Amino acid sequence: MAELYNHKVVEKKWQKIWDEEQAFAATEDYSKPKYYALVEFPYPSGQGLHVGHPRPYTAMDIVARKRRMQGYNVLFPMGWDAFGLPTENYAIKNQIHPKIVTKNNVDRFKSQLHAIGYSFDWNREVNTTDPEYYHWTQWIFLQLFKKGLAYKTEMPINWCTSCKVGLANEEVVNGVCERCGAPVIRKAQSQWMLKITDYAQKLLDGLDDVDYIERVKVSQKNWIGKSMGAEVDFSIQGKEDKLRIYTTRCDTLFGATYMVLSPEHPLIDKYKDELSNWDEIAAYREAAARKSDFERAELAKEKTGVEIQGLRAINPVNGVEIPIWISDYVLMSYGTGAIMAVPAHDERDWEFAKKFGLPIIEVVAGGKNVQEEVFTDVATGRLVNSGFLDGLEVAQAKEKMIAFLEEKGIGNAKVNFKLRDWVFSRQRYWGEPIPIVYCEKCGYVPLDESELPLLLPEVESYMPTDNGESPLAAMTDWVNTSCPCCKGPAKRETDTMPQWAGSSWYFIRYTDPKNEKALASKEAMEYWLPVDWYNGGMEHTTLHLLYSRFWHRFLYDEKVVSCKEPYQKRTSHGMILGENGEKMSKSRGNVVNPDDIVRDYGADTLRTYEMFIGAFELSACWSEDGVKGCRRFLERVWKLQDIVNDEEGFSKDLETKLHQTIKKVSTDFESLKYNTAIAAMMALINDFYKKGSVTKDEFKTLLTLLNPVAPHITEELWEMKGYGGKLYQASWPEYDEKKTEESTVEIALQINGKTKATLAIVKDESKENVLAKAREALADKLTGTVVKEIYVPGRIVNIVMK
RNA sequence: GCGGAUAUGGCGGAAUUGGCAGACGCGCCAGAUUUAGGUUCUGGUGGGAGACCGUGCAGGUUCAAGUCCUGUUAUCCGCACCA
Repeated sequence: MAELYNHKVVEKKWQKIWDEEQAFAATEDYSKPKYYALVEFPYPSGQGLHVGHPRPYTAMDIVARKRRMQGYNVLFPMGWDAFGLPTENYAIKNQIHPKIVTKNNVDRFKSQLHAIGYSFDWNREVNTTDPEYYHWTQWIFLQLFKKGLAYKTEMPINWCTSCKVGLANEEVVNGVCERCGAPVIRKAQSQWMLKITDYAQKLLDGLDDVDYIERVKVSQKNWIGKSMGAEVDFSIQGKEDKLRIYTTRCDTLFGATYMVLSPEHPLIDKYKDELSNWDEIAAYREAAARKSDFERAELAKEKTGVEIQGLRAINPVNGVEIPIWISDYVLMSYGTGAIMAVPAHDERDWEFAKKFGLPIIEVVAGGKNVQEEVFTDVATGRLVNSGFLDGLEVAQAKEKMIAFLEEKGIGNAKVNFKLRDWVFSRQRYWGEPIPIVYCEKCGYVPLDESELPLLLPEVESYMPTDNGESPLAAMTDWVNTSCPCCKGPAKRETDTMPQWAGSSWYFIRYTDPKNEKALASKEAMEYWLPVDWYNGGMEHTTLHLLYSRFWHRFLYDEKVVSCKEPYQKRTSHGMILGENGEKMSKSRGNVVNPDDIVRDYGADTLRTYEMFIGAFELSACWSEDGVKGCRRFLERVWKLQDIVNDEEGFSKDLETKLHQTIKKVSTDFESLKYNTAIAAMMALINDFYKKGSVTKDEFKTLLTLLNPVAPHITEELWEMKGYGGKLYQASWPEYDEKKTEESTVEIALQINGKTKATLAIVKDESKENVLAKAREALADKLTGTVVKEIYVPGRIVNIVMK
């Protein structure tokens, strides 16, 4: 009889052996076929690892281990995305240097990950807060700056009126500061921006060349938000100024009955003195300033707005004078910050017009009465009340209108993107210093590359200063420097970079993590990039994923990297929820610590359960009973050693099942169906037990298939059964397609689509034979006239009867 | 509001993409082993006495619908300074 399965002994033993043997180190042998599997590196938070982390890590560990068995040189790295707000806030609260907090958290994370037995190549560990690392983050920023893709501009930030600090959106709860409860306003602040909008089209086009799951592509496309429309200039009655608007429906220009400006629109300030209701406008503006863009759009259910009294616009196509309003549903950050309103054919405009009693003129016929219902269907409508456009379909009308606008010089076709430039400054301490100095004479001057890394200096306090500047601003010794250009007095930039910076290129650094001369060597990048498979959370689809594609594409244009896209394949996992179906959080008290599971059930059980819990792409609830079921499965695998006989090869009655299982597991591991792969292995061992005895090769096949999921127990059994060498170095099993097919199949016999009986047939039995047998089997039930007989080979017979 | 997703037994979830709904696991029930509990093993387990009925809801297409079409409801995630 076998000894009891002691996961503690087994797991410790193999983790030590793998470490000693450097079992999973990627080699520099660039002649071998490579495979680069990547998971999102974690933010090492103070809470330690959470059971959500192992889900994607185990999935990609399975892929990495399988690839090694298939003969690839595999790069499967891990690192730390360690700059960021929570560490800084913790440091402020507890007066501990964020560097120390980070180190402690990283140590904890690392030992936790180690205990789960991941095959990461720890030789290539990176940490974004390491000066050797952020040297190159700063270097990339300088390249962006030199190409004009980094610029400074005034942008609104969330400003706590009491703490006098800038707040992240997350720190603003219902319009008040999360810490002190004081109201938060939007305050303009000079910010570094990255011109990701210059790359909008390239980022869109690049999606055609990569293998991302569809919803990731769709999300990115919608986020970039390309629209084809037109810009049109409206003149203002009695003024030289024109009011430029952006519209996707220039065909409806004749139906524009008023205009709406964003409350921040600069024109309002310019004519401030001529507006008879300035007080009302100013009050509305102030109210709008308290809302985020998100709230403004959300509250758009009930439209608000104020008419600008004193300014009137002229519709350029028909010369009609129309009023100008301001409303917060028009955002300064999209388009031109001004719209023409066509209430008959735009939902928001229609609601607005109804509320404020503005005229609604139908210009596209085909709907019901536009006074009662908005009509937005562009496919069926035809233009009316629109002069030279009358009778045209919407698409034709758009073309004709654009030609007209361009000819008259009052407008032009214009592609617009929803994507906005990336706010790159943080008035914070715990981030990469921005390597720029400001000189009165020379303006913003980049540091020389030889000055990098620009180290983050030690400060006394991590609190932002009273005027909202970064804590670095208080360090006058550091701030005051000389201009690299004219050598005159100059000041260093005191803002730091956002956490996104370090995570935008970390996958490049893994290819050559210790390089001191470049972000990575040409050879290493050429060989390893692009990442073959990158799995990460859906929540990173529009920000991290897009930002890193942007940086990579920029580096490609700079000829630093040789592939356009950084990630060949992108998949996404679902969240792990608490036992009660809610998101795990400290406050809900439903957090499960993976350490406890590893201790009580073992890493292999944790890994198996994380993969078995449900469809990989969907969220799933944690269940300790489910964990026990997986432990039971591994115990049953362990005890199989007692029924392994001395025979070789596959026995006759298990051969088909084994080939089917090899096929199922092999393909399921490639298509995120880890749960059904494990189910297939469970079913296989059920058959093993039913038979009561298995051959050496049958057991060996099971161990190999299961190894990527449960590497410790399988490695131990491999050694105990004396298969020779180490399992992690074994070859992935192959299957024979012909041997996966059953010789006889059971088909369903239906009458009018309802199953009445089943019939066992030989696989290639002729249709005539099958139908004859079916009629015989159903003879007593075939009481009416047979109208039709359908036979789907190997599946079903359906007899349609009247 | 905008964008993305999801809905199948008591529970987590399967279903070769239009072909026997409920694989596999949990839970539960019964039995065996055990001094007992636990473990382990064996069998059963969608509902209904039944013809039959069953994949959020209402229609439709089809010989055949969880799967396709139209409409609808509920829930979850993201929304640019958390990452």
